[in-house]
Order: sequence, then structure tokens, then C-alpha cells
Amino acid sequence: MTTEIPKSYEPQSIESHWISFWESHGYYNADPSETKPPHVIMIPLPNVTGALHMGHALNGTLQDLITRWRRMQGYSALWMPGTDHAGIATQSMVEKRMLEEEGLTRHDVGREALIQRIWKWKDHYEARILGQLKRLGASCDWRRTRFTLDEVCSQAVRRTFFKMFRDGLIYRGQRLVNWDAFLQTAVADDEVYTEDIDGQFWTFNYPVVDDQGEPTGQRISFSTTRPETMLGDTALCVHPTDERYMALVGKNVRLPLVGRLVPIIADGLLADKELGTGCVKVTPAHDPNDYACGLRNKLPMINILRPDGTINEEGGEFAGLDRLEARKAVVAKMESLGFFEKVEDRKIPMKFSDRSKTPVEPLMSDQWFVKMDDLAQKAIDAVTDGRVKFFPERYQSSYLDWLGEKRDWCISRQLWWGHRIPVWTIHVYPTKTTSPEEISVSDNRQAVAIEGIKQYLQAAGCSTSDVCFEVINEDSFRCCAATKESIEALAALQVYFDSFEWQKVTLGSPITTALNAVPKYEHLTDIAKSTRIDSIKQDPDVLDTWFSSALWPHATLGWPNETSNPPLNGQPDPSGNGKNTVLPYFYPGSVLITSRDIITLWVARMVLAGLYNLNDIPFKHVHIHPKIQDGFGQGMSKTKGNGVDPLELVDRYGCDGTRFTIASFAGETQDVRLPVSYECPHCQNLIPQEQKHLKFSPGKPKIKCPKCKKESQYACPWYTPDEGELVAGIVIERFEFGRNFCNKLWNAARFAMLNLEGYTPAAVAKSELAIEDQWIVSRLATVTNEVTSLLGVYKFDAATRALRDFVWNEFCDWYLELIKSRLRDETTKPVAQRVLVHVLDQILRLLHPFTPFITEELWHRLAEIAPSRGLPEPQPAEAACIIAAWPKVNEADISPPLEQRFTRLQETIGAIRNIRATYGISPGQSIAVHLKCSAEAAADFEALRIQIQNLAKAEIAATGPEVQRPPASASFALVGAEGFVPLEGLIDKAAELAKQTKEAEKLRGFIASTEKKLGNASFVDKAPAEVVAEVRQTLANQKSQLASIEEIIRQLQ
RNA sequence: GGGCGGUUAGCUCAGUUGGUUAGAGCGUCACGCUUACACCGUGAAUGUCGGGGGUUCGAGUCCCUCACCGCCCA
Repeated sequence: MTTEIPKSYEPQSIESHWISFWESHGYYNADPSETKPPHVIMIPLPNVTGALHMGHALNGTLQDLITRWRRMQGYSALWMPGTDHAGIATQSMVEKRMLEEEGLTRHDVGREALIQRIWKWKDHYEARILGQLKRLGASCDWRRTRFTLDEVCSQAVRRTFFKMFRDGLIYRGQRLVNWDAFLQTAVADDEVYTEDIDGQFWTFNYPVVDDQGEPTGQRISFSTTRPETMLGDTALCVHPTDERYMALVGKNVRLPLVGRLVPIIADGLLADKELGTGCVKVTPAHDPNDYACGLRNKLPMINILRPDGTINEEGGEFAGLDRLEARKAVVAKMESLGFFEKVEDRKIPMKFSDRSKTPVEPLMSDQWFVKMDDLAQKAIDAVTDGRVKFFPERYQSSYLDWLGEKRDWCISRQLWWGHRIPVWTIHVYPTKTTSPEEISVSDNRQAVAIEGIKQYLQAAGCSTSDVCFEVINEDSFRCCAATKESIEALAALQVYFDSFEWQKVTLGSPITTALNAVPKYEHLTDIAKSTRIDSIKQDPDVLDTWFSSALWPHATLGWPNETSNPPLNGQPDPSGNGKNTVLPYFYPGSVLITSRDIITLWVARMVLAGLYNLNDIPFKHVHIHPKIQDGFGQGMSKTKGNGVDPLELVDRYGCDGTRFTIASFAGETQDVRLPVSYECPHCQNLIPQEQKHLKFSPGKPKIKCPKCKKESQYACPWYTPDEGELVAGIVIERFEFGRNFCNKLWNAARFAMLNLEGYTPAAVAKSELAIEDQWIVSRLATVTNEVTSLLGVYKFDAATRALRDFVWNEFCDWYLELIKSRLRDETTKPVAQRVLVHVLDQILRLLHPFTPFITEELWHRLAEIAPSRGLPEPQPAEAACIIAAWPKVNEADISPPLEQRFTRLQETIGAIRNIRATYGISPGQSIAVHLKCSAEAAADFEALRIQIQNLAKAEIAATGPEVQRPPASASFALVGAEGFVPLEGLIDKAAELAKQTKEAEKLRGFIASTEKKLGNASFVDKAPAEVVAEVRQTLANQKSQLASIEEIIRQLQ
């Protein structure tokens, strides 16, 4: 006999059990198969910056849902897990903590030590993130877990960079970046925030000069909020239609402070006639709008800042001043020269670095770029020709618009945490120090040096095809390396020349040194010495994080390694027998599931990288799911303080309840709102979250319960609550939706199992099925079809609704209620049990992807009682729900006429219940019902006599076409059936009359509008025939209902 | 400034290609501890579908416009 079944579903006690069960049985694993088709989802790799939040929970739930569904459908379903190193985000977290706790900067500890500290951080958070995912039930193939800086991913990064470098797609160029002068690094656009600050708005003028550069006496006025940037001005700009300045366009002005002549240009995109004087100064190297104007008008770009924020030599006498001191000095000098006009206070928007909270300076700097022209076009084509499809479709325009700009991709970052750029700049041995006997080769110093490096690499055991060279000028060239070995060898060479250079400086003359700092390469000292180079330096920058994540879909499958499968659990996987069989089997992937904010940053780049490296798309579908907001319509994020830890919800509502709720709001909608409350730990009262709870305030703020007036600390990202302190936890009432559903399912299954005593599996013929059996089987088939097709187009919300409605409103509310009497009768019990077990089995399968834990638990409990089950022939059930086959529909089970007959029964029962409630008839008191209906309907009613007794607490007194209304009856009129309930002594004639009169009025209203419609000639002419016929039928139904009611009224009077 | 999305019951949201009387969950009200389930059951109330205009026999649904909210790009 089965173990006892608790009265309510208790998720906590079973979740961890099934996680280890699934994992230990290897059900999550996906390997190449000759019999199964592949299904692949690559996880949008979470950053190792911190813990998971609601967005991850949503994202992960949907991926798991699809993965479990496809696994049940018979696919070898791979969900590839992993994490992202997240360049600046992670580095700055570690730096910040180091500064706070130890007072150290990255320059104090040095590059290697900092990187080691970040690895420790990464290990900690990676473990935490993967643990969180596992608790959400994520059925990833954990053996294949990757990290963007691990060896498997690194080899793909090296190979891609090298290919691009060799193909001439990578170049060095200048670009305006957001420079954080405090941290001395560029920060990305999404790491910058804008705030309005109190600033000033100065007006100056510049003297106009003639062709000879002599002042014409004219002055031209302009305004600025950053006067110091006039040191880098390269134009003045007016609007092309501005009459005031038309005559001046094309003339020059002389900058009073640096003496440079700059042109007056017309550019309608920069100058605004209405703003200030209508004229603006243009500093392309220090302002994004000016930069764009500079590009359009081919203006020189003059950088006036050093990395530390002081003015450089371009600033002349102002060189060396900090930019804010320089501002004062510039204003003073302009004033003394008579070019100052006025100044006013004004709120001005200022950009701040999110990392240092200091203002960022737009700054021109040298960066590495990838040429996007051809790469972007191929990625555009992949979407426009339908190889990659977006769900919902509208998001494809973000992708196409962004790629269409084909802006080159800046891939360098001034960081230490990341894939270091594998490029060395090499200076050849200078001509002037070349000894006489070497003059013969000096004409071709580049070729000699390149040859020298090749020989060195060969001696180090590297292939010369693993490096390529690019000439910079006659004294220098670059070398890009493709493999770990060649990178290591070049690094050793750099160590050698660095020490050599150091000795040159300190000892005054070059002496022989050895590669003894890198013992592995010591024997190459002589050949290193003879390379005829003067210095070799690796680029200090690392690659943009998105460069490595762009390769994620193929890097994780082992590309470019063709001779072995990627490792499993860090160990070699020999199953490929000398080939990489994983990559061709699992690439391209099936679907990418992510949120819209990284369509450009990530999705587009994966497509172009996949096409570039493998000449094939990385995935066929891209599903963009909603973003989660708090109750105020704000996106949830750690920085806003409104983030919610999904595991808190899992603890409160159960994992399945949480997942089911999440799935219920994941449709084509753009945003999802989750109003949050705190639960008072003293009295359990709910306190709605207010904006003030989210604002950062120092210390440990408390929340006061309006009901019990007690205070408590509350869950908030700004602080960790004190040990032992009572904390007001997070409550999101919407999640009760899923929790309640799980409990309902649990109890439905509990009921079924309590009523399966004596169950015997056997074939069931269609003729043995009662009307409710046929109905539930028909509905089950319909719902199975619906869910299957909805999941195929990622409409998780609709699929969830379809399943909930079926399980709760049809299976529980009607089917279970209807079979209760049959289950108590030994003769009718066997068939009812067989149908019940079948439907429950199918429900568990359909729900498993949504609610894996409860369905697995029930599956095993059901297996104890009914290991063999199913219609029409029983089959042995699979060993676990996770590997059970997804239900297949027998279309013959679906019968719309039968469903219609059943609807009439439901409506009749509803109408009787309504009468009971209207007259306040106590549940214990039975009533009689006379049903006037067709003979066919009468048969249905008679067949369900006992059930109607149970469901409506009503005795059928008479059925059939001849039934007459008994006196003193409450009545109802449905389409196809009229009912009368004699209520002698109970009925209030006046009330009943009023009720029926109201009903009649309503019907007359409907009839009037229906008749009006049919009376409209153009409706009858123009509307489709079936619509007209439908309306006629409606009118007929309304009229017959009205006739019944009028008869009832007549009898009442 | 350009683009995308939203505005439907007190709250959170559905509403397929335009087609009878606009739905659900939560909340509210009334009744009910009926041996699966009070995380429940039965019944009820609740809407100028953001405003205005248009197309159409017919508009929550299509078009234009205005307002507000959110996001992306510049």
C-alpha cells in the first residue's frame, strides 16, 4: 500500500530529493545520439558579479521548461550551463572591496595579484549561482558547465581573434570613450548614469579673421558649460538656415588662448537656432555630439586631456592644471583678453561613472576595433532570409536596425580581468645602433626581425602558422598569436627583452642576459638574442566581455578543436574517438531565450560570430521574454534596491509554485509588474512596499507595521540583517497563484489515489465510457494539442492558463465530482478508475515541464498503485516523469458535439445552484427539478441523475418535451433546456416575478439589438453568410428563451 | 530627436484573422468545515476597454491624433 499522503502539498520536503534523483540518474545529461534529434539551449550566461535575481529566475524557468518538454518529446535535449567573467563589473566589485577593507588599489597589488583575487571571487559566486539554478530545478547538463575564461572558451577566443586579425578585420583606431579619470579606465555606456547638477553657462566670443588671418573686427558669440574645452576647439558651428550667421560660414576665427585658426561651419544637426546665441563651439575630442559633427565635417580632433584628468601639452600655458582648475584659469584669461560676455547659473546634465561616482570625461583614446561591414551584413541576412526567427517577431527590428548601422565594434577595455589581447608590438633593432657588418640587412630590417621571431617560435615548438604579422611603420610591427603555446613563448620573449632593457638603463650598456626568468625557455636565449628586435610589448588591454560571450554557442561545444570532444566534469571525454562529435551534433542550437536588453550586445554578436567561425547560425529561434518590474513600474535591479532573491520566493511558495507563476506571465508582453509587500515578523500583517523602502539610507533602517506598531528590519539589498534579528520577509502575493494550483493538483491526485483501491489495468473500449469519461478525454486531447502548439511558439502564459483551467475547472470541478458516485459502486468502479488514472497520468506529463517536482513526486506515488495504465490499452509507465513521453493526441477523441451536450449539463447544474443560492435553500434540503427538454437531452440528464443529486443537491422529478411547469416554481430557461423547481412555501412570488421580469427585459434588449442588426440590409448583404446565419440562430435562441420566460411570468401573475 | 511596447474590473493581467451579452486570478460581498483540497467549495457584485476623430454593416481589436507610463537607440 502507498505511503500516507499529506493533506496539503509540502514542497520543501521533496525538492532536494528529486534534484539529486534526476542528477544521479543522469537524466540531465545530453550526448550525441544516432536515434534522437538534438535540441539545444545555450544559457544566457549569468555574470559572476553577484547572485541571481528575478530576471534570471524567469529566464531559467523558461529554458528549463522548454528543455524538459523537448526531452519528453524524445530529443537529446542539451541545456548548456555556464557563467560569464563580466570584465569591468567583476573587477570593479573586487577593487571596491579591496579599497574598502584594505585600503589598496589595483596598482598597489599589481596585475597578477589582482587577477588572483578576482578568480577567488569568481569561484565563490559561480558556486552560488549554479547552486541557485539547481534549486530552481534547472535541468542543465552540469558536466558541461563552462566559464568564459576557462581553457575551452579561451581557445575559441584566441582562435577567433587571430582569424579576424589575419583577415584584416581588426584594426587600431581612435574613439571617444567615457573616461573615468579617477579609476583611469574607460567605462561602457551602460556603466554611466546622468544627474542634473548646479552648473554654469558661460558666453564668450571669438574674433573673426580674414583670409590673411587678420582680425576683421567682427566677433562671434557662443555659449558653453565647459570653457576649458575651448583649448581643443576645431570649429565654430551655426545652423545652415540661420540668417544671422550665413555670411560668416566658411570664414575663420582665431582661438584667443591657443592661437589656432578654426573654421565657422554650418551643421544643422549640432547647432540649434533657438538655444543661446545659436552658435556653438566644436570640440570633437571631448564631446559626443561634437565628435559626430567632427566626423561629418572632417574636423581635426585634438585631445587636451591626460589620463589623470589634467590638461596636456595641447593646452599650452594651461598644461598640467586639473580640468576644473583649468576651467577657472581659462575663464579668467578670456575675461582679461576681453572675450568674456556673461555667465549664468543653470542646471546641467552631468554624466557620472557608476564605478567611481565621479564625473566622466569624454576622451579620445586608442582602441581595438572589429570591422563590422561584412560581418554585420551576414548577420542581417540570416534574419531577413528567415534562418533566424524572433519570437515575438517585433524584436527583430531592434536587431536589424542596430546591425544596419554597421558601426565598428570597439573590443578593447583598459582592464586586467579578461582575455588579454594576444598582440605584441615589436620595435626592430634601430638602424643607428646596427653594427657595420649588419648594414647589409638593415634595408630590410622588418623582414629580418619577423624572420627572427618565426625562428624563435619554431625553436619553442610553435607552428609559424599560429602567428601573423602586421607592419605599423618602418621601425615597428605587430605580431598576433593564435595558440596558448605561441602566446606563452612570446610572453617569455618579452620577459627577456624587458630585463634586457632594464639592464640597459641601469647599467648603461647592454649585457648578455638569459631567459632564466622563464626556465622553460632558457635554452632559447641565444635565438632570442639574435631576433634583431629592440623591444617587444604585449598590448595591456583585455577584450570586451561580449567578445567571448559572442562565441558561447560554439566555444562551449569545443570549437575550434576538431580532434576531441570538450571535457566533461573537467575530464577528457574520449567518446568522440579522435573527433569532436559534440560540435557537429549540437550546432546550430535550437533556441536562445533571453531578455530584450541584450539583443544588440549579445544576440547580434553571437549570430555574426557563429557565421564567421562556422559559416552557420548559432540558433534557429530567439525568444525574447518580458522584463520584471516592481509594483511601481521600475525594472528590478540591485542598484535600484528593489531586487528580489528568487530563492526567497521558492522558500515561501515552493519551487513549482514559483515556476508555475513565472510561466503564467511569460507571453508576448513586454513588462511584468510584481507588487511587493513585507510580512511583519511579529503579526504576519502585510506591509505594501513603498518607494522610501528602496532608497539607500545608512545603517539598518527598520519598517514599522501599521497594525501591531512594532518595528523590524526588512529584506533589503543595502545591508545584511543582524544575526538573530526578526526580519520582515518579501511577499509577492501573485505567487499564491502557483502555490494554490500545486496544492489543488496535489489534492486531486490525493483523491484519485485514495480511490484506486482494487485498481486493475485493462483495455477500455469506447463503448464502456460514460459521458463524463468521453468528455474529459475529449477535453484532454484538445488541451494537449493547445499546450503543445503554444509551447512551440513560446506562449508560456497561454499554455499555463490552458493547463490550469483544464486541471482545476474541468478535471477537479467536474470530472472528479462526477465520478465520485461511480467510484463507490463496485460495478462501475473499474472503468472509472482506469479513465481517472489515465487522465491523471497525462496531466502529470503535461505539467512536468512547468512543475517538475510535484509531478515527479506524484508520478512515483502513482506508480506504486498503478504501474501500468493508459487508454485504450494500458502500458507500463516510464521509470520517472522527467523521461516520460510527452502525450500524443488521438484526434478521434475530440468530439465537439459531445462537448456541447456536456456544456448543457454544466449550465443546467449551474442554474439549479443559482436557484438554491437565490432562495437561500440550506445545503441539507433537497429540491426537485423538472426539466423540459428534447428526448436526447433527457437521456443525458437521466444518465447523470445521481451526479446531479450530488452536484446540485437536486432530485430530477421529470424530464422530456412534455414537462409542464409546476405551480409555485422557481424557473430558468437555457438554450435547449428549461427547468422548474417547485418551491411551495419557500417561493416569494413577488421576488420571483421581479427576477423573471428583469431577465425578460435583458433578453428583450438583446433581441432588439440582434433584430436591428438583421434589419440592416448592408449587414445581411456584406457580412459573411456564416456570420449572418450565426446571428439568426442567436436571435432564434433569444426568442425561444424569452418565450419561456414570458410563459413563466404569465403563470406567476 | 528616432523607434518599440503599454494604458481593459479595486490590484495583476488575458482577449487569436474586426463578428452575439468583454474574460481570468487575487481582492470584495453572501452562504458553506458536503470524509481530495479553507492554499477549498457554491453563488453574487464590479468595466464609457486612456481621450478625441476616422474606416467599416459591425471596432477593445484596423487607421490618424492627443495624453500619460516604461524601454531601446541617438
